[in-house]
Amino acid sequence: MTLMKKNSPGRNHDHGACVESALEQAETLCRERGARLTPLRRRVLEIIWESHTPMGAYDVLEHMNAGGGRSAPPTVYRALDFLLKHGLVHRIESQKAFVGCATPGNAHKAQFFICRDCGTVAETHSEEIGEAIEASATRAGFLVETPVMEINGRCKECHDDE
Amino acid sequence: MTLMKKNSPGRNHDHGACVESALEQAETLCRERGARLTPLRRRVLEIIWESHTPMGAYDVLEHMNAGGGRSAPPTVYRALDFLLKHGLVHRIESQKAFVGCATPGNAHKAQFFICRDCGTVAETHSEEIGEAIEASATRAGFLVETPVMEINGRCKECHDDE
DNA sequence: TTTCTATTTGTAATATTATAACATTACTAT
DNA sequence: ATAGTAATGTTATAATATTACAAATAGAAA
Repeated sequence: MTLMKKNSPGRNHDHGACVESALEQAETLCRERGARLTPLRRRVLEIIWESHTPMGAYDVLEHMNAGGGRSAPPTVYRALDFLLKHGLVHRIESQKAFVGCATPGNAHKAQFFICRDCGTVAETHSEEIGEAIEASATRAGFLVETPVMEINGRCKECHDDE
Repeated sequence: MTLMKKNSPGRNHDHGACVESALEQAETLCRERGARLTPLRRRVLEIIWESHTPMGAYDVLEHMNAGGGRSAPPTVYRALDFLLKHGLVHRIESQKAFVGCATPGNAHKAQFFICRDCGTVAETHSEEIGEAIEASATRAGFLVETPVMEINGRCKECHDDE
């Protein structure tokens, strides 16, 4: 059996462990902060973590209601707001969709590498990119707050497939 | 009278010249490419260039119909598609809105500095950021195609105001 | 426990953004 | 002139997101 990093995408990673780890981290983080990860919010987080592909709010809703539930859009959007606020999920602006955060807790400015073939989003936190942006911003007298960096292209695996 | 760069935002720039220059460039570019900058498309571009603040599709529509027009959404979205395809406008994903491109023609991977106070978007093309992204991507075996870089924060002028 | 309060969730309606499908018009080239 | 293509008009609807208010519930305080 192959060894692999938790919370990292890739075709053969142990996604069960991946999700489990994400949920545990979320529990811990919320406990520390005195934030309430209610069953509903936890469920939304779990649904989003079903894959490393961003999921739209209405897809989340469908999953919630799959077992006979009767939730409405505000329920989902509210849970998503909570999760976003606590950095447990990210919104991929260019897709109007949401993806689990691999490293919640440490406030971060992330970059997302989004594969146009398989849809997988890999999150990175490159110092180099951050610094390049700061340098460019400083030159313009601009104060960086929340950069949105969604880098579309093709992931290693899909490219290797050719 | 102060001298200033064309097509660059900033509180006291000569916006009339700014727009005029943008429209001229668009005419030239389309002529070169054999693309048809029809009156309708030109009008949409002109409306978007009314400011350096991104404008939503439905705001564009309102402007179009202000003089008694009767355009419908598809008309605007089609014009926007054309303008996007030819790099004459950019879509700011995080705002579902559109802004004029300051340097059409040269295919480019742009960064946008977006001020949360005044809403102004300044477009840059930093080699450094581009290279940092490439480096980070290469390490992950990722092939960059179309990066979306929307850097939210505060522009010099708004920050100076304090 | 009981009450109080604040937070969370439910529910209905509606706003906002975007596209599909098909009809019509205008331009281009022969 | 006319066929073929590109552009626009028109109607309807899909997809995404929010507002406003009511009900339920959890946690704190008495």
